[in-house]
Amino acid sequence: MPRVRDVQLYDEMLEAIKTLARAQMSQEGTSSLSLRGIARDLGVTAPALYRYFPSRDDLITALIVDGFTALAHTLEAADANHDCADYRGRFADICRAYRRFALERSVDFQLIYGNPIPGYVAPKEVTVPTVIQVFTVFSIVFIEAFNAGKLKPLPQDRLQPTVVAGLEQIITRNQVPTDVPVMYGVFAAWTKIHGVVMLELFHHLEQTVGDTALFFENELALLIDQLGFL
Amino acid sequence: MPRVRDVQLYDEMLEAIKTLARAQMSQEGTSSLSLRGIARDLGVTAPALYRYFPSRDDLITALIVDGFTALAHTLEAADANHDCADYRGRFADICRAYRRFALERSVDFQLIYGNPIPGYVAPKEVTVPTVIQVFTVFSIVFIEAFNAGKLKPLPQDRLQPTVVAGLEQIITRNQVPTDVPVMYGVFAAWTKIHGVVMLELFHHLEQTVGDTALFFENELALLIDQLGFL
DNA sequence: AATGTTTAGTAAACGGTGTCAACTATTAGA
DNA sequence: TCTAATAGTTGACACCGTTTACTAAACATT
Repeated sequence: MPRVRDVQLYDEMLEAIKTLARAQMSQEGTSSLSLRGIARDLGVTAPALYRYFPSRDDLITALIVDGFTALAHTLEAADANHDCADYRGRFADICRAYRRFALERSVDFQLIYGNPIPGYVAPKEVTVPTVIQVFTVFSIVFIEAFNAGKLKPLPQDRLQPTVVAGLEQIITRNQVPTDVPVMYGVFAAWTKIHGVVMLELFHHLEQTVGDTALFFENELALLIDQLGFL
Repeated sequence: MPRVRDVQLYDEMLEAIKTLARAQMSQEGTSSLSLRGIARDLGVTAPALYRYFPSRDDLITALIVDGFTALAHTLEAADANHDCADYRGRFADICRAYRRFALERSVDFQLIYGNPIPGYVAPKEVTVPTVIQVFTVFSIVFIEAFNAGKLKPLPQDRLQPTVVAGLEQIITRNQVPTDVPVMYGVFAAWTKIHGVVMLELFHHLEQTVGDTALFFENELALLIDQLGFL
């Protein structure tokens, strides 16, 4: 964070670098990120970038944080443009948004949920809050549905005591106003959707299941029933 | 594939290179693979490796193929050391083996199911057969359970027609001796397990769910019921 | 035993990379 | 106008995958 003459210009440069970085990653993969290449596209030499990002890894961190918030916003938007009382519809659209984000902005998605980047460890104090943000969107629709009597979650006695304890910790730590069974539903849903999306994203499904989009819809419809959405 | 004086020595060198490559990947990530580094560890210069692998990508392909077969063997072993008629137990142990493989041999698992390596495209004619191999292990226990009347799969009318068509294609193409609903169960199971494992592997669960191992067991137990194993 | 051929490896080089230190314009303020 | 900070450059270092040309050792044949 060097002293800056014009904040706006500085921010524009910051964005320009990140945009070019994303473009480069989407062509060549998340871990082939060339500072010299970015600099070249910007008509500038490589060391100039060090004024904006102390190192290649700091640039990556910025991209990850951006990715998380973008995903959170996307999910929120999907949730918002729906009738509040239509919990099945809201949940379905959040899941669809999750999938679309993964496929359309696969660079961001891979940065968030894919292989860790070699030699790079995300600073937890930066990323954890954003993880929560994504997670929260999922939770809200579950909680609201339950409170409205539109969600019949799995009874708590079907959960392992340690898992119950873990879920209780989340609830108290993040002050989520709900019970363990509802919280569990969030994870059951997330893990399922994530599995389908991950396999589709890396093309492990298309050679087996035919139409992956319809397969997703199929899984989603069944999942909604299993989760106890009424 | 150059002419070789001593086949055994050649194969030993091949294995040594791959072993060092895996070691390097497990320390630095799957995409930071340095031929020069491997050569250094072997007390040899970098171009010498080109006698064994035409390029860096061919080395990666070899590692991926190894990973697939290792995973398949692991799952087969897990299936084998169990009573044949205990279908719930067999399926559970296969899933546990899948998870353990992901966690213990995470390099191989990431090579198979993780982000593609920048600039590298896996030759399909090499990898697809091995994909089938892994998939087959999952299928067998489903088919045998169904034939023994120990599996009540989802009725076919709950599946989208296009998904049914896709599953029928797999069945005929790979000559799997079973019906669509059974085949569907395999995918429902795989996607779920894969999601949980993927999230645990990259540490997205441990900060939320407490004990990830027990969470897995929990999900597994519920899944087995949902799939219709009797 | 001497010769020619194949094998296994080396040395040098090319163009690429992230990063650092030192230096130079340009700009802003006193 | 002079000073100080900013925004960049140049040049270097050590690394990378890969290619080309070359060498030393081992083998087979005469």
